Amino acid sequence: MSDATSDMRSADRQDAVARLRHLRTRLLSLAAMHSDRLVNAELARVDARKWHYAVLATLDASGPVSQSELSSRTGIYRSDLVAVINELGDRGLVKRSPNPADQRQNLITLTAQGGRQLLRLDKLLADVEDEVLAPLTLPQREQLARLLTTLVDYHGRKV
Amino acid sequence: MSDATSDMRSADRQDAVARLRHLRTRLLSLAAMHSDRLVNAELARVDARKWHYAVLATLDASGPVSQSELSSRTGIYRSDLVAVINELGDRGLVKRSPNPADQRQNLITLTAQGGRQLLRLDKLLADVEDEVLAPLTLPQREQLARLLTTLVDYHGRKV
DNA sequence: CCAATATCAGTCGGACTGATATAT
DNA sequence: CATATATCAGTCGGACTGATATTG
Repeated sequence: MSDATSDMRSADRQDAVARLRHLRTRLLSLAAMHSDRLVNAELARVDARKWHYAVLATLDASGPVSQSELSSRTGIYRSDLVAVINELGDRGLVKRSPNPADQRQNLITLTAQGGRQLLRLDKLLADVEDEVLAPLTLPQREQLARLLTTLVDYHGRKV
Repeated sequence: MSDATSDMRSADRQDAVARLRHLRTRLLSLAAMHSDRLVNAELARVDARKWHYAVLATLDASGPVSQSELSSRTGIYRSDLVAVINELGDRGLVKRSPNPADQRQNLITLTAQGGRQLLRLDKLLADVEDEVLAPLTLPQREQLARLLTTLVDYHGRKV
């Protein structure tokens, strides 16, 4: 990469280019930004957002849970979850009801309509994922998923 | 993937768990979120932010450039770049001066102090990167970088 | 009294849009 | 005239903090 005959100053410049372009935390941010752009654009077309899917999928998988449980499973802050549940409730996709066993908690339940919306979002997100990962081969996509899962698990457990 | 002996309902539930956890666009978002958290926290300790580094590194690599050039090289929106340059200017890290050759443009120049700050940020970001990628081996880190670069190049060129 | 839950109010960095003034 | 550049004003989803009322 560096020119053997050049002085240190111009060699440093080359390193500077490389370091911005190869900075891994930046690559991660940029890739996620491109991905999120496409995801958000598609979700907006069906009046949904990223977190909606996380909540619906979690409820479908776990059955009715409290908001604090939902928060830890989806990664949404407890305080922000209130608004997300409200939005989903307004659309008739989930139901919020007090937990008889513990009056401090609300139980969030997936409605039939919410289940149908989940299936719709499944299809939509699969298509977006395909668009995001377009330049990668199938084995590369799986490799990427493995590496990212390792990262997410590692940093997620620290919480 | 699906269980041949189970009924459709319970098979769907398992798929639901898997699909949230394995959704690649989500993995990308979450990994970037964890990474950005650490990056931002460390940068805040030296009164800097993500985009500061991108601008300083670009200027160091390319010499004085216009704001629109900076925008396309760093990925910062032209409109947001104004504030970033102001912040860096306030800190004495860059200088904004009119381009004699084209009066529409400003030329942004790295100051000596900006160069020193860049070196400081280099060290800091290398440490953060190491923390972010902690659970990965060296070959895995390089593999990840290759895959992310492919994604970023692909989606970046579309713009 | 202490801990957990849900809710509210508000801050902040940052992505994104549209309009405007100026210079080419 | 049209185009490009820089700036300004403002919206929006979302990460994050701190306080509060209620319940266990």
